[in-house]
Amino acid sequence: MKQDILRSELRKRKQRMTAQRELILKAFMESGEEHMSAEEVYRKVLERRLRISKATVYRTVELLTEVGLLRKIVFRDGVVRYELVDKGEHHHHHLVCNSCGKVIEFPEDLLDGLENLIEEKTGFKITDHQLKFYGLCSECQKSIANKE
Amino acid sequence: MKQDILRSELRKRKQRMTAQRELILKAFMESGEEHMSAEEVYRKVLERRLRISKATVYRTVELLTEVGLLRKIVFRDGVVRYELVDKGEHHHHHLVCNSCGKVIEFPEDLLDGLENLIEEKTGFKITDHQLKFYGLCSECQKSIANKE
DNA sequence: CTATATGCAAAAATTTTGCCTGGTA
DNA sequence: TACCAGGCAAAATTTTTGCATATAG
Repeated sequence: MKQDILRSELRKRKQRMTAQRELILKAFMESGEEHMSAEEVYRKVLERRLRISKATVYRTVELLTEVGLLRKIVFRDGVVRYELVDKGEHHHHHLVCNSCGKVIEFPEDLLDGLENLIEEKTGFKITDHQLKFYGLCSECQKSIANKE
Repeated sequence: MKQDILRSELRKRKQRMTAQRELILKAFMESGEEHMSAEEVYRKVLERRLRISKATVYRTVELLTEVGLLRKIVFRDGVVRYELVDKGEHHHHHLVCNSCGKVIEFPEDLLDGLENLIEEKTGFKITDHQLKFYGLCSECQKSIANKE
């Protein structure tokens, strides 16, 4: 249960569980969206007619990231977004459509061996990676084809 | 010559070659920095005591990206940066240090075959990819080791 | 000459911060 | 009840836009 993870992580840091923190965590768990910016989280919470301040959202997504429940991802629009980290789940990659901006997930981790190779060559200690593919989704390819 | 590429691309679009555009392109070619944000480009140009407005920098890096001379990259700090696209040059990947923020290049493209696989499975038409590794550079590993 | 680009400043958008009040442990 | 967190609003940043002027072609 993620709430419990949060609660115990907070205890370690002498921080407190609050309604807002739980709310924001739930927003990620229950959302259809895979990735949300602070602004999007804020709106999501408001939709449930719950009062919360934007500053709290900014502070909380950052906290959840430190604690390891969220992962920060940034696409080329420069907007900082967050996604749930599901521990044990297979790594996935993102396919981003340059035309409509849609992001889909591609579940396959092909980089496990590669990390070791890079560590040997560079002395870097790798803890994480992010792989994004940019191109045109099949719908946008079609609509472009139709125009011609 | 990149200036010539720019000039001819601009001609195609009925746009004009200007001192500012050439200046900004040169800033990338002559800079030691691999990646620069609009703000960094702006400062770079000022250092050469040349007057240019920030708005022009923002507009120009975007233009150079459309034209294919720059590529947009965004690390987890959310700052939009640009790097020169060297056509024909081998793709490289970024190793980002979580501690000092340093970015180093890792020249090796291991994803050529992978793109085809993904296109088949998803119907996406992939035009580009970005792979970033996050971790600790060797210097930061040492300084952490010394503290303990 | 004419249309495109620039500069400047204002506006907009995004994110951070300080400070007082409220609520958790 | 002590201290952490939240709300609110101001401030700081970052980016975009409108418009008058300059300039490339």
